[in-house]
Order: sequence, then structure tokens, then C-alpha cells
Amino acid sequence: VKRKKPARKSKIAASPQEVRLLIERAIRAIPQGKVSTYGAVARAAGLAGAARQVAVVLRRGFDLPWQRVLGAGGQIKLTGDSAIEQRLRLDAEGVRVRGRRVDMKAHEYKFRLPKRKSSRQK
DNA sequence: TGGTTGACGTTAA
DNA sequence: GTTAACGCCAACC
Repeated sequence: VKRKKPARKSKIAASPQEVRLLIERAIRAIPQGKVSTYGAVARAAGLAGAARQVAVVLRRGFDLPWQRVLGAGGQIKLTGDSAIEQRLRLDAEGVRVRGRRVDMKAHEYKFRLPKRKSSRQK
């Protein structure tokens, strides 16, 4: 199977620390009992396409509610112990987890874009 | 300096 | 449901 080109949107145009800051801010904005995705967090931080960077920030972790960030479609992307812990943490917050997926319909947090035009998101 | 990796995403088969 | 390919970006080695 071969893909051609989904059409890229934007490139990261900020210093590493700014990126980290923006991402952390977006992550901390997710309230307890709610969850979001890497892609959504990246977009909320104004870094569309930098989903991977979100993962990097989470991994390096500081004091972020990492358990609230999931893969596209509400899927838990972790493996092993971490996955178990994430599931437990989410469950403790009241987030229903089915298998390795979360009921996004009921728990996805809709960001209010920081600076961009406040239109609806995702 | 340069190639590899990864807590990613999307489209396609 | 799964597997494959491609795009993307910074951390790692």
C-alpha cells in the first residue's frame, strides 16, 4: 500500500523550550476525569503535527497528568506496567476504560485553543 | 556529525 | 479487527 501525501499543514516554529512549555500547558489544561490525545494536545499547543513531541514531553515527565493523554481514538499507547498503571489511574478518576481504549465519546476533553481563533476544535 | 528510535497520526488494503 | 507505508520532530546513541 502506498500513500502519496496527506498534505502537511505546519512545521514547528518555536524554540525547544517554548515547545515544551506550550505542550505542558496544554496537558495541564486537561481536567481530572477527562482525557485527550497526543494529536489534540499538539494542536491545542499550536503545534499541529507534533504529536510525537507531546509523547517526548510526557516521557521526560515532570509532574504532568500523563495518564490523561491517549493515542488517537482514545487508545492507550503504553505497554507493560505503564499501561496497567495508566488504566488504574484513569479508572480512579472515573474514566471508563474498555480493554485498551477509553470511551472518548464520554470523556474526551475539548480544548479551548490558547490564542488561535476560538473556533471549535476537533 | 549522522543514523536510529519512538508513550504518534492518517490513509489504505 | 489487523498490517503496511509514509509523514513528522526531537531525543538518543
